[in-house]
Amino acid sequence: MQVWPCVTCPNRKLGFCGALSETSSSETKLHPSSNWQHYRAARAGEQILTRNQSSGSVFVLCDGWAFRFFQLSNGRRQILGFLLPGDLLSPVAVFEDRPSFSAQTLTDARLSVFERREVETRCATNPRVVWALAKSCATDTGYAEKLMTALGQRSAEERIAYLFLHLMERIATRNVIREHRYRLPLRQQHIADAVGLTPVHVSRVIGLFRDHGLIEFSGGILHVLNQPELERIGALE
Amino acid sequence: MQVWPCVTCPNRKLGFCGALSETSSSETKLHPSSNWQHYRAARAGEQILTRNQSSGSVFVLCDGWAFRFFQLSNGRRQILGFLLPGDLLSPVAVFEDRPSFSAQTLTDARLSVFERREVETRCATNPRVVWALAKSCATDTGYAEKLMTALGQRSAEERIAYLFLHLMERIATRNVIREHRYRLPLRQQHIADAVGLTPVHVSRVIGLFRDHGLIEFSGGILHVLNQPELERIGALE
DNA sequence: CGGCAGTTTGATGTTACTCAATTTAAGTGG
DNA sequence: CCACTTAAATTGAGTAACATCAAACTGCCG
Repeated sequence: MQVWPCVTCPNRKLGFCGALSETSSSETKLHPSSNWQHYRAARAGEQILTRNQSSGSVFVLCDGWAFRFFQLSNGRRQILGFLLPGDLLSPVAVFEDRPSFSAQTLTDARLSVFERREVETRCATNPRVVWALAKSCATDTGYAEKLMTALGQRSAEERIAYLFLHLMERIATRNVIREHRYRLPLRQQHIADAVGLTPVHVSRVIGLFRDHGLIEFSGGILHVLNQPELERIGALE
Repeated sequence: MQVWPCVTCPNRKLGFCGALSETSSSETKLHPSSNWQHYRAARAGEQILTRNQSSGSVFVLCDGWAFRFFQLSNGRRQILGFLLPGDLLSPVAVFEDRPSFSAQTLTDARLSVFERREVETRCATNPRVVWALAKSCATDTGYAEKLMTALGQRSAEERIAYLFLHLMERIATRNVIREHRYRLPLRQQHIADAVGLTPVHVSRVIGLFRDHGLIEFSGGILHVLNQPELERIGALE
């Protein structure tokens, strides 16, 4: 019997999702028909959250990739962060009725949807849940501030190298990496929107990296050929 | 008898500091000599926190201005955010033994210093404290993501206008504003480090704003002469 | 084979940086 | 009160990094 679908999430022990299921394990046995949590599937490229539109739900990405972004009226957008399986979409949204950002999938994806009201109640009763939430918030703040530093102080090459290293690190905590190949289902447009460059310039920089034997990046696969050099360029120190 | 110095903090009801004092009010009466919290004064320009140096303490800025920053090895630094009286310096630091950023005062300042161990205990026992902490975290993430958007997607003029508007808004929640004058104890260098520009270029842009009758900024006073136009330039929509 | 989205390449334009000199403002000691 | 000192702000000239525009190329899928 599958009363708690999130147990199928390979990363349920990570972060917020883990804390939530921990507290609910006993209750779900008592109330197997509780409907404060359910699933949702999404196609690649689907918008799963829109700024200022109250949803009453809290999402956790179970499977696939997504990203959060801030859409500007001039057509540009800033990608605020990428979401990997197990990530809460975003801790900040738990506190706000209307999210301050939008979100979209990069691949086909599966989401766990929680009633925000219920999450709040659980937060109030169990300090461990809020603690996990606060920690998740802190992690996000750290990511945001590092990316901010890259945007404000570093060159195009350094920013792109930084983004690759950041994603590589997060992927490596979840998957075994073979032959220095990482699956990054991004278009160059996404990289551009994340690091504040034009797709044209991103293409030039990646071409430069390729010519120097640093990386190859095509078909959604990042192949790292010279990691030390990539780190020399992109590490934030 | 002054057993709980933080009550003198004009903003103690705001955010994290308020939640902490709320929970401790009864206890401090029982243990007036408890020393898990004390004061610290700092001179203008003093470094109050250094990246990677574990302090075992959590700070709240009671009085004066400060800023958090990330120092790079090439001499540049990114200012991550400005701290106003009542602000927790930073929520993220509660979770980390070693902070990932440094912090410095802009003016003479007064800090409340809490033992981190004690804060953690209170967090574990009282969900309201963690909740306040998580909320403070969420606020910081929001600030960081907006500034990130400005850095990644907007021009020099827009970034500087945005920074002014952001600070004006935060100041206005704490002080009564008279004649559109705001006290911002910043050098152009600080503005430059916050929005990712050189001081020279910041000077040019501010000069342009002045020539167009938008603002005056000197001697640590920002005088806003045409707020609608400033918002038209700097607002993040 | 044609169509389409994404990437690459080239030529040119603009924004913001760098370097350097000058001006202003704010002390400080006589 | 006035020379002197020093930090900060301003201004100018030249340059580098990245944007913009447009065209050509690639891979994929019907």
